[in-house]
Amino acid sequence: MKADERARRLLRELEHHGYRPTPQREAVCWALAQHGGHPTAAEIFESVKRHGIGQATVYNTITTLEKLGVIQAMSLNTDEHTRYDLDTTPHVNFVCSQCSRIIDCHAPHLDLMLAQIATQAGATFEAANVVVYGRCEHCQGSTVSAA
Amino acid sequence: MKADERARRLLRELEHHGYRPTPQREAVCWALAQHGGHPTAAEIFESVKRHGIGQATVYNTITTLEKLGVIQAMSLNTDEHTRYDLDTTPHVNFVCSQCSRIIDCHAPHLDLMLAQIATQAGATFEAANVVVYGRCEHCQGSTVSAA
DNA sequence: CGACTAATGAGAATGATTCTAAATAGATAG
DNA sequence: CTATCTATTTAGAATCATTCTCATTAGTCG
Repeated sequence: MKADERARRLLRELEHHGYRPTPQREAVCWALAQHGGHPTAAEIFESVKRHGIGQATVYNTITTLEKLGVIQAMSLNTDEHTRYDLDTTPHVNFVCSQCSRIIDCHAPHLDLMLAQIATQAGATFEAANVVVYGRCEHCQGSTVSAA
Repeated sequence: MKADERARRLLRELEHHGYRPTPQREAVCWALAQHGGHPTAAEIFESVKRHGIGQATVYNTITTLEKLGVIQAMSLNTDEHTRYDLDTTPHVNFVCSQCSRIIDCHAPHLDLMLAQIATQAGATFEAANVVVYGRCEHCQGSTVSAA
């Protein structure tokens, strides 16, 4: 999916829930979609503040999107920022313990398995956040590595 | 496994890595093991400060244990504290989106599946942190609920 | 147009965690 | 046993992401 498509989807979701599509929100959605990876609020603010958008607005918009379930918060052990994932379908976020690269891995039956585990505990399944730590392809064998 | 057994295991791991088994560290390990659930650093500090143990020591000890891989950090979307899990084997931490109860769910082939996904991405598997959000048994149907 | 509500943003406040620096305890060499 | 050296502890300050306040602005609807 292309960035502008993703941005439109975020904005559409906001409108659909009664939030006005202000220029600021557009910019935040656009920045989220552009980022490609797993942005932090600070990164979004950085890429958007040159348009005179305040940090409160960035945090508000992101929080709203999260509450609507269109983006998902995740915090990694490798840094102290909350990161956001535009992909809310159950998947594995692989994090390299050496270079901190994050790789999204979709696996066939992961969602089923997780839903089943919830069901067996008598619970319902709403969302999942799976993080796997290890050495990525590029950091095998090396002790220190590039980002 | 009983609490004192768990506490001894933590302490043993520290000693094994050259850390002195000081009374403060003993107390922290003991408090971690006693807690039973998924303690925060603040909770441990709370239950240990009456012995005159400083908060820096609590944070230091917990961070050390985490680095040794005997406990695992996890942050949930339901509060802003880092929680610690004494169970470092791959399992699902089910979190009720209503009452925030945390339930550990062990599933037969979860570890294999996660390791496989890492392998398929050309990566090694070191640790996993799986969080599933949903409504727990007690919160089905209700909108507001007890803790 | 005029009033009411949603949205924004500068800056202050919060609060978990980390850092600093000075004191203490334990171990080891002589 | 004492001197020395290092590990450990800790009170309090500092950090820094995030949240809050509240005055201002923009949109909407009668």
